[in-house]
Amino acid sequence: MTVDSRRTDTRERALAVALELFAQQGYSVTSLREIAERLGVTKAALYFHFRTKEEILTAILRGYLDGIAALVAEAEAEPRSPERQERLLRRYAAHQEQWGSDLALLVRQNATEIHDLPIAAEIKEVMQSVITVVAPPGATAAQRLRVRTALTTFQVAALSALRDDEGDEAELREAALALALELVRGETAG
Amino acid sequence: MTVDSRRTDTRERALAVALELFAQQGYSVTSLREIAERLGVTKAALYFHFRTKEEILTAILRGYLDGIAALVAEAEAEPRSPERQERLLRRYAAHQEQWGSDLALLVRQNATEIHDLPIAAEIKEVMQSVITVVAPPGATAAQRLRVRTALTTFQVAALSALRDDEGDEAELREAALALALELVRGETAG
DNA sequence: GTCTATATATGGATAGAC
DNA sequence: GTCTATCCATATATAGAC
Repeated sequence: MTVDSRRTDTRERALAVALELFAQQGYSVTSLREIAERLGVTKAALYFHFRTKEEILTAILRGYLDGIAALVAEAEAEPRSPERQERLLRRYAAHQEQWGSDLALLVRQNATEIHDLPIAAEIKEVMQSVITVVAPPGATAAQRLRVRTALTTFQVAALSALRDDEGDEAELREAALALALELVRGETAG
Repeated sequence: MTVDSRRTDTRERALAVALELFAQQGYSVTSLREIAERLGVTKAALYFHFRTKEEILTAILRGYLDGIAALVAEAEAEPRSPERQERLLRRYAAHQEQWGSDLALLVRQNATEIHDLPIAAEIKEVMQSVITVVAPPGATAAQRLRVRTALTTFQVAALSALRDDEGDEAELREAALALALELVRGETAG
């Protein structure tokens, strides 16, 4: 075997474990000890891969954010039209699905902690650009509220899917997309 | 003066301070020391009024929850109709406004911590009954998603109001109510 | 890359005086 | 009702061996 017995993918595994724990328990409640235990290493080992606890959270957000930024860049290359609007929403929904409900939970439940990170400004900027692409130029506050609500629909669906009595995940995802489309299409009415 | 120089309203003031800090920083990040400092007392003084930190959080949620439960009870006393549905939503919006954006933030940002409290079951039950009153009996998952989204609209608006570039609070509140009504009215289409 | 051991800080909570 | 002082658990982070 060319692979050393010592693990060399600890960093990636740590990010996966941290994502799950940060999402389900919260960032500040989750200790490095807990993450290390799940990985089968010690706290000190984690400090070889990350300089601080915040760096772990930042690394998780990095990949997710880059994905959204790519969606926006694609959309901005196309001419403004209802079709472009719809395509972006579908890509956004697919992106959310790909990253799973854990990341939606992570962002929602650790908003304050994330707000203090250097990456926060970038997140705000990117989400702003998502809204700008979907909402018409010079949109009113009410119209922008429709777009914001449309984007949160996927989060609401992801959270509902965690309940036993709200239907299966696929069904909810489909419903969320339909609802989001309805919201942005009706935006001239806002 | 019949009022003793020693404060006798520390409990209420503590709840107000805790609400603000829990909402803006998060429950687990906020220490009792910090709450005590803002009140001008020591940690030990807080323990005269509350047995644990969790009891503070629970006490905050208590008043809010009782308010919603009262709304539901009122609605359940009326016969099912589109008017009843709309009345409940308007009362719900007014209740959210009365409690302010801090409580919306508190619930949203400390969902996991709240989930572990004894009062969590009660909260889930009450929110469930809100949905049951608004959604038609035997509603599909998609229809219930519309109702859930309608209720979160007020939160989205409250959060948007905290931004400088999203219009003033009153404007957003009005838009949120209109959007929520649109969502529940169109529910047979879901 | 990972370990043991430790420095250092802070948290929730309690005891007992006033 | 509030204080000082303290217990105890746990946290982040580092030092240095392997």
